[in-house]
Amino acid sequence: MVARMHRSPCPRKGRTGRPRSVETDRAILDATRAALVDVGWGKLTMSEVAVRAGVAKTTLYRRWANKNELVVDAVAVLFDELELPDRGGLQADIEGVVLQFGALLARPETKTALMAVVAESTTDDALRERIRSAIVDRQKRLVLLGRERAQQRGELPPDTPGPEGALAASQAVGLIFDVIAGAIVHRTLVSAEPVDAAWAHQFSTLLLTGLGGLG
Amino acid sequence: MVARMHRSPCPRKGRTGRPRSVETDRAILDATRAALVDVGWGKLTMSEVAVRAGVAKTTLYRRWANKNELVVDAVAVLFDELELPDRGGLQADIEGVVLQFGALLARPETKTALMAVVAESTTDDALRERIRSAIVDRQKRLVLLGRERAQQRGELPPDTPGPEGALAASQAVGLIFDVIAGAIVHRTLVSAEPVDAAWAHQFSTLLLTGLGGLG
DNA sequence: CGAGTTACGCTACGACCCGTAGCGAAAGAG
DNA sequence: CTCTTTCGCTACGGGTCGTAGCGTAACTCG
Repeated sequence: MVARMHRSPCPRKGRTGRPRSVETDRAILDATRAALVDVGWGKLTMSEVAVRAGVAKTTLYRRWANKNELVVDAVAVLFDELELPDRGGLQADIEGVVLQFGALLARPETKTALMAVVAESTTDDALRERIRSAIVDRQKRLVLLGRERAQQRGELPPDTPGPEGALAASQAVGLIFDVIAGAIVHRTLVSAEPVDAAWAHQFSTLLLTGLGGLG
Repeated sequence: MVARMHRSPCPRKGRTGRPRSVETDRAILDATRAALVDVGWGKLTMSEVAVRAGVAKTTLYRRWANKNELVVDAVAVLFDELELPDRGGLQADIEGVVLQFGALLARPETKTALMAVVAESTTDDALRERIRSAIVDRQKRLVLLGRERAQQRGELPPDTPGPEGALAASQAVGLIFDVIAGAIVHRTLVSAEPVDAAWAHQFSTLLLTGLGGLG
């Protein structure tokens, strides 16, 4: 069992032969997203992606070992556009990032692919790690940034100094991340209702004031 | 295009011939869950389920049109065990249901199947409706019940009378449901960390007091 | 420029799964 | 007993999988 040679992001530096075409890379990932929109995850096939991208099926397998990894990479780039503009207050910042993430999840290619690869990752540790580094970490930094800003504004208490304070802060960030991302995903995919401004406001109010504040 | 004949839950009353074996039904659903644990969603095949259940493949297709619908039914029964014991206070009630739902999602057959069928439901409206009636509604009633109890205890403000109050209450229940279920799902499947008593307590504290209460 | 190395397209392949059809036998309803 | 439906079995065409082999294209290095 030799380690795999392929894997798109790392064409292995110091090569000497013909380099891989980045244009081909892009064409494949674009075709993957387009196919996801049209046929969904279950009926997506490597053959169809190859045809849509105008590429030989063997070229696909030289870069990605299977459908899961290909789709993770195809969807991961969509998460690069997430940002946290400073809107001047914690609640406004939360609503902003909620709306951004909601809009991202509303796109059919994201919606249909994200849960599918997450489901596969429950029986594939390598895939889970790939998802974590390619997707999850890109979101988590937004929580960290928003929390720091709120602490500087005095809207949230500062971290307790020392190692136990750092642990508590880390746990808090993990909790907040799961709550925000989880709620948006659940509303979009399970409840199948939109993440609009009204919902974002209601949700951020719940986060800031607790259940009693909902009226 | 004649309407399908199969579909397990409705063998169509008033029949005259040989009835379907409920024992066969149970064997198939059991085999489906067992196979999910072993091979996961992606590599689960109808053929393997048939072999495990000791049943002909054609018998499977007489009852379920495809893998998605079979798995939904196989997993749905697991949600019947969810309850909301009265622990005397809102926070304790929340922690109880969070731990129950967390334990349910920790089971590998639930974990690997739930997200997969949700992903498929994004391109299959019939499947989404099946999931809603078979799984989602079973959880939502817990939120309704817990909210009523808390209002009777005076822990939450009562509903505003009139139609606009009912609308607000309905929205609040939907929001709370998405937040609780979403957070648990996200922590279990994406963050891949356990839903234990400590987390349940931290989470319920966040829900009751807001972000500032986390310390 | 030439030699070496790698990527690419193409074809073909065995293996597997899909979903259906057709048959005879089994099991209940009336 | 008769009618009806289920069930197991076999067989089938169609599709996808992932790989191998080959000739060619593209780039690097000496």
